[in-house]
Amino acid sequence: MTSKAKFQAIRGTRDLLPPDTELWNHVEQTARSVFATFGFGEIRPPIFESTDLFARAVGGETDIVSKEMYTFAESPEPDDPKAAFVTKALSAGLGVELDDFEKAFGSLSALATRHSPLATVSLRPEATASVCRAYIEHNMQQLPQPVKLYYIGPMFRRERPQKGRYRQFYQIGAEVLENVKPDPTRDAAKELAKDAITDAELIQMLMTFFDKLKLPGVQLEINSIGHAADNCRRGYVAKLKSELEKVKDKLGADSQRRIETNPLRVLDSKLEHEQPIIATLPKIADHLCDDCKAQYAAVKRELELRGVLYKENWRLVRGLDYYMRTTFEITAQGLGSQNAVCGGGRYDGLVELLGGPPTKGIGFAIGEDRLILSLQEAGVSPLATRHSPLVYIAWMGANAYATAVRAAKDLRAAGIRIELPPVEQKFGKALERATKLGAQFALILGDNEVAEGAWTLKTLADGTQQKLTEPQLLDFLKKL
RNA sequence: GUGGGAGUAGCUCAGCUGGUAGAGCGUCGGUCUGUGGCACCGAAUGUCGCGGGUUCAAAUCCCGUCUCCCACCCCA
Repeated sequence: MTSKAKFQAIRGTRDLLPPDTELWNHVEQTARSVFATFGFGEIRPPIFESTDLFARAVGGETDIVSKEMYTFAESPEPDDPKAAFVTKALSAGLGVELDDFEKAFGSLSALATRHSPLATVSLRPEATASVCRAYIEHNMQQLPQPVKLYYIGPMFRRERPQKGRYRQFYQIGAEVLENVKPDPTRDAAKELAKDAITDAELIQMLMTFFDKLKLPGVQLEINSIGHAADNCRRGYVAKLKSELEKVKDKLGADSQRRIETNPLRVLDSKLEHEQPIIATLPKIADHLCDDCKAQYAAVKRELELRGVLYKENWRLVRGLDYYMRTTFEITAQGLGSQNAVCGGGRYDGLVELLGGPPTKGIGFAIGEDRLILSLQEAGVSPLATRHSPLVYIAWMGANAYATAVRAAKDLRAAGIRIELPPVEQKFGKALERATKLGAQFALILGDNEVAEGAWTLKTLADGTQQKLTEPQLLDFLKKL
């Protein structure tokens, strides 16, 4: 199969083919309909954005930004006279004199500040940053708050592929963004309660979605990671770090490194021998500030009210910088070591960080590839035949052919899936092909049928046949 | 970036200790020119991932390289 110069999909990318694409569409349609029942509208942001947007939103120190993004410089606009000038001069074998250039287009330093030639763009590694950018750009704080948006589409990260991990992968995500109006009479306790309801609703929506898909072995884990303040997460991280220093020599190399780079992630370690050590570490729940504590308690209460089953996991931390307070993760079966199908959390302040108004936010991202994988492992592969024809037209003879063409046109106009073979086939051959293609019926059109004005419809499953006029046939098929 | 496994027909794979390739499934054709699913018969497709080495002789042994898979890191 492998001759040398064949093109192949580049590492970490793949073709999604029928019948799998039927399942993909089913998943996406289910998401759309469930999300709509919760009042979410679809947003389709661009697939690439300014590199700086992701650096600021996701965090410049995260792996995603520091080493996994596909980043490239924008080449000059095709009709850019400056680029044309330089290209023409170079191809004529001339050097470009700075004086000539500046005489034509103005000083280089002025051009540089105007066009920022160093700006680069990146393929999106996630979509929350884009949604926040769009919220700001389109002044969505003017809309009735909160603004509820979902997206479906490909993301790009340059990682080593493995089971459930690809360089181009698909996410289904949703965000709830709410402008915070300055209001001196604001009741802080009420605000926290409201946020908790927003969180619980979002999670409920997720669980409804997974439920509809009949995804087996779904488990929701939640946690609160507080907010960035000395009396909250910052204080906890400092304490955690000092505790970790004490047991440093018992930890593996990765965990030792993380003590410096991201102490919270040590809690996430999968190493067997580190588990008893981790169990003795201080828990963040004991170090949350009063507000964060109250909010976390309220989220749990609201989930219970909605009948959403959850498991608390004090070791659940999120990798992206912008998360705070409520965080959650959903795992499923059959995924190998990448068993998280969904991750999310609250990110108040992110919109402001990107230059927008004070805004609260919470969202999630579902790994669609993993979701599909889990469904397939569980044997859930419905509607694998949606693209196969309902009726295969077996025709023989020139007169029958003309009739077949007309029948195909009329039946398709009624939305019926028709396969019209381009060559004349013996009826035996035609029925064989019809069966192979997964058709349910064969419409037999030969000289007899044309002469009688009544067509033969054969049910392939049981071999029965009936004679029908064209209107009768249309009527019969539409009623299926 | 690090570690492990694997690359032979469209797919799944066999090919032992070296003698220039096979099976099943699938595809196509025929038995079967007005009736398929079954059965039987037949056909096509491989520079055995690529490059080099050892040898009279390499899919097989050695070296290199590429790709895929799994795991670590990280994340969906």
